[in-house]
Amino acid sequence: MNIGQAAQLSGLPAKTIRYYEEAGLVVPASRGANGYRRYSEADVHRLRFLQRARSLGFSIQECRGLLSLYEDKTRASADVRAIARQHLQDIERKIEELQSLRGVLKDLVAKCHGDGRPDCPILEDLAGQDG
Amino acid sequence: MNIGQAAQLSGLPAKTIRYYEEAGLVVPASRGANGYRRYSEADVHRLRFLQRARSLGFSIQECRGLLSLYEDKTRASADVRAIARQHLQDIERKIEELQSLRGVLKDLVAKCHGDGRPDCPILEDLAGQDG
DNA sequence: CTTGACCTTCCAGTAACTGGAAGCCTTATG
DNA sequence: CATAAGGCTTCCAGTTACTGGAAGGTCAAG
Repeated sequence: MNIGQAAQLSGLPAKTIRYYEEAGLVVPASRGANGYRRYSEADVHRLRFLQRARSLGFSIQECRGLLSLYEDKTRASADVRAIARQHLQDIERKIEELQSLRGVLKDLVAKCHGDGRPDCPILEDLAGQDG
Repeated sequence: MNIGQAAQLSGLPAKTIRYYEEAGLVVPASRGANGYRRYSEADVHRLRFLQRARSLGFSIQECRGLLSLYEDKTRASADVRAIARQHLQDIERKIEELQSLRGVLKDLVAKCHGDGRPDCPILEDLAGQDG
């Protein structure tokens, strides 16, 4: 099938599929006489795999690792789990950072009277504190 | 003072200060005969303001807005508050997304036995589900 | 006079796409 | 047969907010 149909079936834009090819993730085995990429069912599976993994926030690097484990029928599930756990840790760290930011911002927004007067605790804080 | 001292006082790397200048955020009023940038105390205040605002996750665009409000002595605190509240909303949305991701990943990691065997619920999920 | 720290500019790279231009291929329609 | 629409190709540029590095000018100390 052509790239358009692969895009529909995988849920990825054609542009992104070409980008993944450039990144070496999913390279169609052949091209038609007209130069069009030809995708197999297996390619579409890989694309869907990528779509799902990306939507879970795995980076392209991580996807590369997961995809090669996915293709490797002698893999150890521990390897996959290690990648997922590392990713989970990253996410948890990010959540904590954002929660701390939210706390500071909430305080500032609450303190600011937010009317037409020029004095503003938010700007005062930005001007005066260390980050 | 030169860029090095401005960097120390503001807590920003010199590279970043030059970048902010290119972005039009803090442009030193003059240069020395040798071409060196000359920073005033007020410039350093602005740089510290930026350092703090960036550390709170405001984008460069948002910083541009906050900085001009900071310089504008007739500003309305409501304007500042609007930017901060929008930013707060963005952060809260991000936190929710990440929490949902965390939930899915935690499930997957828990389901995976994580040993030498090749069967792995994480890969099965990535292969089989829609995002 | 040379060494080292500091400054300058410019170029390239990061992550993961996205948009657009220029141009070929295919198919349907008048 | 011309043409218009839609899909495909490649390549280039832009996004965010820097960061690293090269090549070279400047300044203070020994």
